[in-house]
Amino acid sequence: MRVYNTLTKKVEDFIPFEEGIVRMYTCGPTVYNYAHIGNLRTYIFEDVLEKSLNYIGYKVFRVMNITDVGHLTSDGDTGEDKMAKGALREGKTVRETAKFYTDAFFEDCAKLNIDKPAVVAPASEHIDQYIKMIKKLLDDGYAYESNGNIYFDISKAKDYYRLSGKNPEDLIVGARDSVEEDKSKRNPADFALWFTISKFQNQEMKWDSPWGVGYPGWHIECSGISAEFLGEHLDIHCGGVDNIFPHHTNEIAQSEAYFGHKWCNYWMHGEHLNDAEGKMSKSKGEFLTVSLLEEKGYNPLSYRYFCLNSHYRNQLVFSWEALDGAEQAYKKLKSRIRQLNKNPDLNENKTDAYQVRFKQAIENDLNTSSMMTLVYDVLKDEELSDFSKLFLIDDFDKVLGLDLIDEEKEIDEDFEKEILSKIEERAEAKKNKDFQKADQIREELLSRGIKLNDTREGTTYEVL
RNA sequence: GGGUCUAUAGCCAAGUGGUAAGGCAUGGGACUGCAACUCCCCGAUCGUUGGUUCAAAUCCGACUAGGCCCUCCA
Repeated sequence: MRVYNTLTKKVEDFIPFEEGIVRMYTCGPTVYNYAHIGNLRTYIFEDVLEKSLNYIGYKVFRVMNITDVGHLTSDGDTGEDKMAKGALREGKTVRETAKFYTDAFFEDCAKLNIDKPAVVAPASEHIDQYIKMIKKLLDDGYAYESNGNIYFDISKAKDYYRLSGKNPEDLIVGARDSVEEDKSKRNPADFALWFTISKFQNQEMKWDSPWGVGYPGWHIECSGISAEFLGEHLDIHCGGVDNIFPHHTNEIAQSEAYFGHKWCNYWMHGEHLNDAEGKMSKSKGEFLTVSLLEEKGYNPLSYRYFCLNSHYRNQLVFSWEALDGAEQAYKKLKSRIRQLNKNPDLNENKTDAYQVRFKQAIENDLNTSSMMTLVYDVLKDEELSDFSKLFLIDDFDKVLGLDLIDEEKEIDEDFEKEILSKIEERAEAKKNKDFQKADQIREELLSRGIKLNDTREGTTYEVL
């Protein structure tokens, strides 16, 4: 397996810390609003990655956090708490808000065939772990207390800007105007590990700590949860590219300071979904959610298909035209597969060769586009029996997650008889040039989920 | 301003030095009462420009355009 590693900026061989096992951490959502389809693109990527690793024989332990506390709109003194803001907007408590949007997130994931990771950890349920880590960081001189808050001293971190590839001097020169500096920090870039209530008197989620009642900073959540469930060596850490700096940069600083050695070897980042104006965000343009796609009549899996046709490291531009194309292509693909004959007749030599090619696509930095091409190649291959095709497509779909093969639709015998007699009735009508009646029968069956196909060999039907 | 990535047919997009995958759409054709389905056929020399090489979409440089990051963000 070869993957692009943000840490080295190169595609390199993937070698997990422990043979055959992958410890994988994926940053989860901040549950203050619905996820938009751009957010979900990253989760689709991570899902395909996990399924791919399973496919090529790894045992994957995957953990995802749910950020329900501590994520501010800015690290400066003017930063607001996203969760508190969301709760206020909805007239709910923070906990209710978190619960609501966590559920909504996983409902969206389910519609997109994104599996739930083995461990899903709400940030607010692991406070003891953060406190334990912060204590050690203070003892070891990596952190300090100032103005009631605990900060991480980035000057103590080894090669702090390694992941982001940034140059410290450049950062100061060009720093965005809107950034508010907290005067109590030693370095402007120091980040908070623990806030006391000095920051938000009304903070709803707060806990007792050695430094006063308060709540954890955003970055320590991921370091803490990862350490708790995956130990001191992490193989793959994923997230969206926007998290490279500062979030992942800070995670590395904290975790490596805490463990005293290198922590995670591979960092994989999903690129953004853009629209014609650029990056998709919750604050501008259309707020595209899975529910919205459904309301407009799209199958959410068409969006997954759309994502799979591009590479996770390329920005993908969303347009309704592009989604229409994906929806159309996805429907046609399913229809072709539906018409394959299920009689057992497996050509093992041929199928092995295709499986090898599929693995190669995975091992080439997760080339999902090539995987999709293989599906079409299989369908076109005249030397493969229909059964072999179904076998392969079913196999590939373990990674693709597109529900390419429908469950065998159960229709009872009476209905089947009725369909057949209707088809006959229609054939008779057609013979008598009573096309109105023929069309009426076609319409009626369609409305009951039966689609008629007139072929050279006669009329067949599909159960939709 | 600094950093970084990208630029392939109408649209999405693969391609990691040997002479352009795949899909959608469009057009033509077969089939059809019509439609759908299915099948067949048709399209690009790879942003511009230099260079390296026997050979470049693929490597290097310049230019142009655009995205993203620079402490909210998947």
